[in-house]
Amino acid sequence: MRQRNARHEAIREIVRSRYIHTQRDLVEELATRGFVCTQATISRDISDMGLRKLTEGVYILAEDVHLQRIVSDLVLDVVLANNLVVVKTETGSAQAVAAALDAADLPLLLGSIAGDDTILIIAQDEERAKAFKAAVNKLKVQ
Amino acid sequence: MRQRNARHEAIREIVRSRYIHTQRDLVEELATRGFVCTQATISRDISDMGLRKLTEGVYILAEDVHLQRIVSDLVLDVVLANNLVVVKTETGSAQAVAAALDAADLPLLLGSIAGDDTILIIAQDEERAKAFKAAVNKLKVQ
DNA sequence: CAGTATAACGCATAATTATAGAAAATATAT
DNA sequence: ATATATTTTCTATAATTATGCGTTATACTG
Repeated sequence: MRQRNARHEAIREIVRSRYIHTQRDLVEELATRGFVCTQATISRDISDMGLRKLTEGVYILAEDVHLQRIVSDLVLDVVLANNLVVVKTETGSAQAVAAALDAADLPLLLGSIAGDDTILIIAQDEERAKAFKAAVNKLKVQ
Repeated sequence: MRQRNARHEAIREIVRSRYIHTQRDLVEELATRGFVCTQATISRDISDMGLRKLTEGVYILAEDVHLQRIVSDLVLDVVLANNLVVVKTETGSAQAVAAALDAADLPLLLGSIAGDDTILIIAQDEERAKAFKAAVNKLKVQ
């Protein structure tokens, strides 16, 4: 019964790393990590942790809802140029998106400059720029 | 069976005017308007019309999702001064919110000016300013 | 330590939503 | 009109999620 905290931690890690559509998915994923429990327990965990199921049918951490919505609603495209990432947004939205990205702990970026509909992000190297692009695209559910 | 189009129209009107949490709610609301059908039919209507159920548990028209999310995520407060409406937003988000409000057909505003975290909206008169404030607040689910 | 309170859990089942399949209504073709 | 095809609907049921209740584990008190 002292599983609970560790299980919650595992759930956080799971929903961030893959798309979980149903509570049964989560039961199975947890089982592979040694956390055996029923759907009823997961239902309560989800309630306790404040997990949300997006309109797109995927569970997400409460703290990620804001960033996910901003990105889904306002980001149009993400392109790379070596270690630079260029994010195109809806007109007038670049500042809002940049603020949300900065506030998130995507620990990959050195800094960013936001104009009207474009954000320029400087990453340490090309690899991290790619990782950042992938992270943003993962947020664009729908 | 020629009910379908009229029923869809009624559904649009209902979900815009009140908070519908379940399909059974909608069945009952439709019944009071003379549209008798089962939950199964509503499930298909919702699918056909592209209605979404927000993470907050309320159904919404597909075309309202964007505006609703923008307002829920970025608008902090709405205050009145006679026929003026001042909308406070997250830092850097005023342009994005103003664009979304302009694009929506809330036919109440004469014009708007957006700064960094503030939008000033000029309405024809105090009554319409109040109506506009109410409309924006209704979009702020939760 | 025993006794009691609280928290976590599973089982069974309720509540909500989706769908397969048949029937009825409507449209189209002959 | 009659026959055929398509659309809309309902019934029944599956799939998913939530919850009442009893049980067990853990914490707390004296």
